[in-house]
Amino acid sequence: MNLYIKRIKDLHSRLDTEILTALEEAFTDKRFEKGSYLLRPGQICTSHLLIKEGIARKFYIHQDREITTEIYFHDDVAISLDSYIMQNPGDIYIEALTELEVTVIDYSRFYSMKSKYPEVMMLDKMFIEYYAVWFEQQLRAFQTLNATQRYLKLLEKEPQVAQLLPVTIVASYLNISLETLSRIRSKVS
Amino acid sequence: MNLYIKRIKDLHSRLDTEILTALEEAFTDKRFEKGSYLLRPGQICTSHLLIKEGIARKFYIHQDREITTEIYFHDDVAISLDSYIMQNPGDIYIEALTELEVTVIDYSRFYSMKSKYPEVMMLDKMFIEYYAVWFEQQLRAFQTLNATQRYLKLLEKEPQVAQLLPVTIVASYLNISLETLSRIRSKVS
DNA sequence: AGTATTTTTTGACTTGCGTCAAATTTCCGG
DNA sequence: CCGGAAATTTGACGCAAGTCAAAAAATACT
Repeated sequence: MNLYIKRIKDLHSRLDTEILTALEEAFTDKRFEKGSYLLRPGQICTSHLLIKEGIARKFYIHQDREITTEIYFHDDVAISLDSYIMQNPGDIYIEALTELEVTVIDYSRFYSMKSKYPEVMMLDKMFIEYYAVWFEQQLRAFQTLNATQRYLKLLEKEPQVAQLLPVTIVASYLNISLETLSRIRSKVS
Repeated sequence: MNLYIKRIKDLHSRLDTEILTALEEAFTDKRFEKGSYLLRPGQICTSHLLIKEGIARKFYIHQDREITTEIYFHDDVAISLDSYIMQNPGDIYIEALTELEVTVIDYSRFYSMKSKYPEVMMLDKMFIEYYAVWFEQQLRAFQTLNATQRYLKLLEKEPQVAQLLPVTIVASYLNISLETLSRIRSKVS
């Protein structure tokens, strides 16, 4: 777990009980079948989706090719950021890769929580800060690393992804062809 | 100007005078010579740098190669996000490409403003939201577009960059070699 | 203006990775 | 435990874009 996530969790754990119980009320638990979609293109993203158990991914389609942008495990938050922020229809899929248990944090309820409690606003802001920094790092990875280096980095930083998911998805996450990923794998190991 | 920036400006213009004057106090104007650095690797980013006049860029060095990540014009905000957020030393340069006039928004003063006025916190949050969405779009551009397409997109979205800056910098912004950019230019026009 | 220096263009060659196609392995239902 | 589908690997080949090098053009310097 990285330093910044730790800060968010610290802040969260120091919220007083009144806020915590109020927050819980904006939460709904939900289950998804393996292979089902939590979000599809054309839909407006009206919630944060906190993964309780299982694996999910976010992807978009470009010229008939799926490009996976994020892979979610326990405690990750799935969201289509621009759709959520602007409350406009998005163009991404969020897919359950296994059977999934999710806590749904509703947009409007969360919004009123933020207005009422500055601490919650702070928490949300930290979440987005973290997300922005993560994007910046991803961008840098694509600018500086070749296919093999990106794969090695993935092995180091997110070993579960490389181990648990089929080549097709891992390749689309690294933005390389599955053949290339297969070749890299045989060289590396 | 995009829709989201418009929202931020709207919110800003609706702040009441008390807050506005308090905000102004956290601002300091500063000038930079062409070629000088507003931030260097190893330094902690202790402010937002609002560009009043001139052009600046952010870049980092990877294997002796400069990679430009952002180019700033009037009303843009230059910041090293992770350094600012964590108040850790960063690894990026912010360079004045022309003579520059900047409004410096001090970290700690801005921080206390945010604690005091929820509206200011909101404004800051919107800034980061916008930044995160921008990063996400950049990432997608690198994942889906080839060198020529990225250049054409740049011409469309940020024509000043392509027109005003030397090939070296434009190429490092598009993350291609200057030779390739030169070839693209001769083909396109 | 004339030379030096930087910037941009052009050319020849190399290479990482994509595509298409076929072979092989893994997975699974009956 | 076997046959068929899906996933993965392997091979042959092409191309976008990088590198190195030199020419040409633009800019700066005295």
